[in-house]
Order: sequence, then C-alpha cells, then structure tokens
Amino acid sequence: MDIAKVIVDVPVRSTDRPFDYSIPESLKLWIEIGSRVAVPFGHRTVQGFVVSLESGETGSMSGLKPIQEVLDLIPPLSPELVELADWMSRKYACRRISSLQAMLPTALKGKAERLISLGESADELSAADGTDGFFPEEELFPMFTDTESEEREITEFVRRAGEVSMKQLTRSFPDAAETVKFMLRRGVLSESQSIKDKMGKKKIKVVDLTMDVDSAREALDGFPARSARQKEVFTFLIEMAAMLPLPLKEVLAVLQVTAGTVKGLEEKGYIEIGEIEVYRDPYQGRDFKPSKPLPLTLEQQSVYSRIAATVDEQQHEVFLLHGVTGSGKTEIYLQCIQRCLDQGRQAVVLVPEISLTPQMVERFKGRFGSGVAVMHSRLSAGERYDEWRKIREGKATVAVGARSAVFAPFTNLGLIIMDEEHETSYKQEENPKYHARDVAVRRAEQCGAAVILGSATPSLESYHAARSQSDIHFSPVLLEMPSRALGNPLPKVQVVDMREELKDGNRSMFSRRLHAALAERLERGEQTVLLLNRRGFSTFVMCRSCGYVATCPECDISLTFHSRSNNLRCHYCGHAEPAPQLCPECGSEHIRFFGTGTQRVEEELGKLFPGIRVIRMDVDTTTEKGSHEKLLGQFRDKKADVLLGTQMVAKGLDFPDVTLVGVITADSALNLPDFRAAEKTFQLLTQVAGRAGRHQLPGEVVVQSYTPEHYSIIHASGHDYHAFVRDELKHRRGLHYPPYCRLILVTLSHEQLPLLLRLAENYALNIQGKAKQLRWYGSLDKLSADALDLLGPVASPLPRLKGRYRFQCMIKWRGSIDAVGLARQVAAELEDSARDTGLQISIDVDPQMLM
DNA sequence: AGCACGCCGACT
DNA sequence: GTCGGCGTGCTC
Repeated sequence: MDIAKVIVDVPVRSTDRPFDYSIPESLKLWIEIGSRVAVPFGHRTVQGFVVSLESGETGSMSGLKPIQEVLDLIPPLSPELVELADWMSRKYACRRISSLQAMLPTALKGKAERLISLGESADELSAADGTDGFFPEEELFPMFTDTESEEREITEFVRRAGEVSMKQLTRSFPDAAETVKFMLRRGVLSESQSIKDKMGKKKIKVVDLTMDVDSAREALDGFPARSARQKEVFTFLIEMAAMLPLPLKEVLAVLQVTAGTVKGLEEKGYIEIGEIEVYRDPYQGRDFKPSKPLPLTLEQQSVYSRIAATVDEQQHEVFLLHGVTGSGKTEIYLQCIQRCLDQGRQAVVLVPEISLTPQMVERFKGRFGSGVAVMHSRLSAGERYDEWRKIREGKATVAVGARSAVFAPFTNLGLIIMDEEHETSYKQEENPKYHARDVAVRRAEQCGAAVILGSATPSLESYHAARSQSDIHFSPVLLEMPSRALGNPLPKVQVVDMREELKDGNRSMFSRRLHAALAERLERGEQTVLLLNRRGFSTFVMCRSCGYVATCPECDISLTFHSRSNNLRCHYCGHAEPAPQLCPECGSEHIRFFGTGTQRVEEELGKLFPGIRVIRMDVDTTTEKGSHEKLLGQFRDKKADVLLGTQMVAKGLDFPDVTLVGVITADSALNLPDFRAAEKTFQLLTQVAGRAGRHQLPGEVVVQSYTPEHYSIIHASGHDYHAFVRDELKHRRGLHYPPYCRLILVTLSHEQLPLLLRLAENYALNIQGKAKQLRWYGSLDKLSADALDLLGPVASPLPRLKGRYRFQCMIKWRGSIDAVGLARQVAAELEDSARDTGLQISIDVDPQMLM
C-alpha cells in the first residue's frame, strides 16, 4: 500500500476527485481510510481525507508528492463513513469534500498556516556587507540601512523563536511584508506550511503528589510551620490521595487558597502541577433523575416486540412508527435503545433541532446516564467537538442530536431512531443538501441496523412508501399506535371561522370563543399556549395611501420590521435601513407595519387582560444561549399564564397545567406557493393540539381560520390522519407531485439578467434534449415506469439575492433514471461553456423548500 | 479557493 | 524603461 487517494479541501468542481499521494515510510502505520492528512497541493499545503489505499507499482509512483502529515491520532472517519460520503455526493450532487466535512465537527476544519524559520543562507546576513552582488544593489537602495537593520531584527526574532507563524511575524513587524518576502527569496528565511485545527483540546491544570502517600505523611511531619497555608494544601491532597490528580481550580475553591500557595508547594517539590485533557460537558453539574423502564401498554408492547426482534437479529429494517401524540413513542425508543445496547451495539437518536430541549435530553440521560452524547447547534464548537470525541473514543454509546448526529462516529451502530420524522429541518438547506432520513436509512443498510421513523403525522413520502411497499429508496414496515398511553382522550378541537367574526363586527385578532376560553383559564389559574403560525406572514412595511412596500435593494423581497432597533431588515442578505416615518414614494404618513407579530399579540393580550403574564418565545427572545430553556422553565414554574410563540411552542413540550391551546391563524401557511402547504398545516395543527390536556386536566383547542372548510383543517380538528392522507394523496397524484414523482430543483444565478435568462433557457433545453436522446422522455401521464419532465425556467421565489438574479427549473422524474447525474452533467457543461461569466448553478435533490 | 504566471497602463 | 494591475490556469 504505497499510494493514498486523497480528497483535498479545495471546494471547486475541477478538484472534486481523488488525488494520488505517496505514503512516506514513517507515516505508513498512521494512514488508514478515513485519515485526515496535510498534503502539498500546488503551491501550498491543504487538508485532505484519505478515501482509499492502493499498492502502486514502482513506475506509477514517480511524480507523486508525499503526504506531509497525519492530523489525528485516530482517523476521524471510518471506512463506512467514507463510503457513505461518496454515496451522498452522488445522491445529492455535491462535492465530495463537502460530504466528508459535513460528517465532522467544525473544530476539525483545519486551515494551512504559514510558518517561518531561518533559512540556509541565514548566516549570509551577518557575513555580508550588503554589496556581495547576490542581489542588484538598486533593489536595496535607497533605504539600504533601514532595510538592513530591519532584516537583522527579523532574523533575531525568528532565531529566538525557532519558528513563528507568518501571522505572528506580520503582527510584530507590520510594515515589513516586502522585506520578509525578499528574505524568503534569498533563503535567509524559509517557509513551511502545516494544517492547524480551528479548535484545540481543552486542558485543565491538575495537582498531584510527587511521592506515594506514606512518604507524603512523613514529609508532612517535617513541614515548615511558617508555611501554614501550604501545609493545609498538602494535608488536603494526602487525604484525597485516592482521587488524585485533582483539578487545581477545585483545590483552590475548597481550601480558599490562591494559586501562588500551590505553586510554592510545587517549587518545594512536594507536589506537581500538570495538565490533562478534559471534555467540555455542557450538562456538567446537572442532576438527571434516573428513570426506569415504564410498563408498556398492550399496544406499545406489540410494537416494541416487533422492533426488538429485528434489533436482536441485527438485521437492517426500517419501521415507520405512526403514533398519536401522547401514545408513548419515547418510551418505546428508550427500551429499543436498551435492547440495542444489550447487543453491544450503539444507537443514534435524531431529533429536530427545535425540540432538542433539556426535557428531551433529560429523558435520555436519565435512562442511560453519561453514556449519552448530545449534539446540537446551541453547543459551542468546542463542546460539540468534545461530545463527538466521546463517541469516537467509545465513551458514549448513545448519541442524541439534530440532523448531523446521523454521522456519529460509532463503529458498531445497531439502531437509528428519527423522532418527528416529518420535520422539514431534517433536510439541510446548504451543501450538502442531504435529508437525514435518507442518510439514516443508507447508513443502517451499510451496518445492518434497524431504523425507527416516528411521528404522529408521518410525511406523505414515508407513509406512501410504507403503504405501497414499492418505493425505490426504502420500504418501511408500518406500525401504528392509535391510542394514548395514559388513556386520556385527545382534546376537543373547535374551529372558529374568522370571517364570521369580522361580519359580526369583531375586528380583534381574538375570536369571541378564544377570548372567553382565555378568560376562563385565567380565572381557574390554568395555563394557555398560543401559537402564531407566522409562516408566510412577514411584518412588512406598506403605505396605505399608495401601496408602496419597502423592499431590499439587493434581493427584491420585502423588508421585515424590527421594533427593537426600529429598522427594516432583509431576512436573506442582512441589509438593514432605518424605518421610515413618511412614505418615501408619496410622502404620506399612513405608512404602517403590517403582519401579526408575536409582539403585537402580546400587546393586544395586555390590553384585553390587564395584568396577564405572558412569555413570548420567538426568534427575538431565544437567540441567546439557554434563553429557550429559561423561558420554558419559567412557564413550567407557573410564572406566566400564557406561552406565546411561533412554531417552536408546538414541538414536544409537555406542561401538565396547560388546558387551552389557541391557534391565532391556522391557515397563514396554506396560501404559500408550496405543494406541501396543506401537509405542513395539518402537521402543525395536530402537533399543537397534542399539547393540551396531556395529564389529568382535560384540554381544549381553539383554532382560528379564514378557510375552515379546508380539508387539512377539518381533518386536523377531527384528529384524523388517515382521512387527511387520503385527500392529500389524491391531490398530489392529480398534480404529479411527490410521492408520485421526485423533484430536483435547479437554481441558476447570475449578476446580469439577460444573460441569465439565456443560460437558464439553455439549461432547460439541454435537459430536455438529453432526456429525449436517451429515450427516457415521456409524459408523466403515461404509465411508463421511467419518466422525466422539466418545468421552467421561471424566476425564483427569491428573484434576486445578494446582487444576483435567480431563475429556477424543476425536474420531475420517476423510475430508474439517473436524473441527478443528468442534472449535474448538464450543469457542468453549461458552467464550462459560460466560463468566466460568473454563472452559478445549485442543485437541490428532493427539495423541501421550493425556493 | 489560493497562488503564480503572464500580458498591458502610470510612474521614476 | 519598470512596478504592479488582475485575467486565467493548475493543483497528485
């Protein structure tokens, strides 16, 4: 094995392939598939990943550069993950390096650092008198003496340090860039590059005895009496001998001494202060109530035994667990995980970012203790890195986390659970644009693991796949749990027609029904959750006299009003400007901030119910780390009557005293230009209705709507998933939408609109031409198994972003065609022919957001 | 993406 | 006559 094939960290199409490197004898033992290495690439050093090893014949070795360095003691990726990355790149048409990088914590994204040391001709400087003819005299002139003294200073600086980074050097000699360059050219200095990680391992100082306990006791007798404090420390350490080494910080805290005291003790040779690596534990110092397996209901039992059988056999199988809210899915997850751990295998639990609350973590930590690693975006880069290392080093056996936890570096994975399977946040919107569900199924296939997809409202894709048993990507086994574990009924849902309210002269955002129900809760001291479905709504600024709407000059979309800073901001590019007092178009004062924001609801609540205590939860109030948790804690402690928020209040929260759930506008998402609008609305209403009355107190749900006759609202209020699916599938079949076909969204962007139009047209024609050529082309109406159709090009829903115009094409396809490969190939050809013109093409396979 | 090579305007 | 502007081409 002499050759390593390496994917380098240079994210452009032309380098998106393995490069061959020779493996130096000294690194042979360290290089495996999945190793992260530093390699020379062109005129610099870059990071790369070894994706395969080959024994090269002597001839083929010539001209290969050697691998420079291995960057980790243990390869951060397993061969299994490397293969998965390769699959991802093909499936989602993304660069191989982005797939690989997505599997690792960002702390491991190393960048090259330029290091400067003394060069071979370093002595020349002192020896030469500056006129040795090595370089033309005029190059030194006219600042000859200045340059020379500067060179001497730099040389001395580098000599003293041995090796300094370029960064440090330019910091110390800000104006010497030219001189340094010149010195490098002459070999007075020499440059090397190495890869430096973004994040180091965290180390803490620890203290330890330098002798065994007995000798220490003896030494204690002869301890000088005047160093009383030091003696105290020494005595303490002897007492704690079994626990050594102890963190210095703790010793200082317990004994109320200063670091100087301990240092003095070290200087006398009694103890030593060392450094050890620690894991940053974000849940450190928190108690988790240990929990025991709960008895299962009959329904749960039958589901559990079905899954357990598969886990025991270590077979790959996918289960779609459809259980109503409160049916006890989590307990099934917990017991299946236990079963998997009993087999000596590990488990991954995927949870939507938004519901990865401390409550959720607690349930897992309570059952599996410190063997649980938690990964989510609220952790700092360092914390995430440490949780990741806990997994790779075998110190954790269960990983709970958002999307990317599907890449947890376990070596013997037996079970992957995906809770709230229907959540769109499982699709990553940036490259690689993967769907964690599909990656989970693929990874489980690789290692013979079971997959549980759990939801009260499974996505139509998964449900259809389970029902038809014919889907090409996976065929889950459908398991249903139609009853609640505690036996209490699903809450009664009342739909209020807001048009009627308006007709009757009620212009408030609260219907009479909701108003009365709220008043009742306040009286009884019970709690209310209010949901503001703000999807599709924005708090845009409009002039009521002339109809002017404030839009972003870069992106052409409406600006959002932020009352705190009293400015207007673009959601997409971050552009901000002050909010106008007068309409910039017509000068009218009737310029208003439209849309129902949570703030407005809060104000209105205050007016209607003076003294009401409201906790508002939205992006404004939850950006700070831990604020989410704090707000929920306050609500749980009954410090507020109402929890008011957007989507995030709908997920997995479980408060015993909530007996009323109000949805202010149920259908604001129904009018979005998205074929999943009805599905999203149904899911949201079902989720939020499940929040009420989970415990002893019966729950009530009030849903306000302007289109109460819509089937998604009717079926949600009737808690009838199957009826909804029936209607929605009919609808989707008629319009040829998933799950009856698959989509690829291709977005082309360019600074110049006319050029973009031509290129987009070109793209569409090429796709259609290729399809025809391969005799694949057919209408989706035909019964043929293979079909491919292209819609567009049309202006993107975000027609302009960051100064670039955007057009999109939608590819609809089904069957065994390599539609992704085709989309990618045509994109590459077009990019090549358009060359320098700055065309960008992005490909989103199975898009969730049609933007 | 960098970084170096290469071919044309404003300065000594 | 040079310094340096950034166009384009390559990286095992």
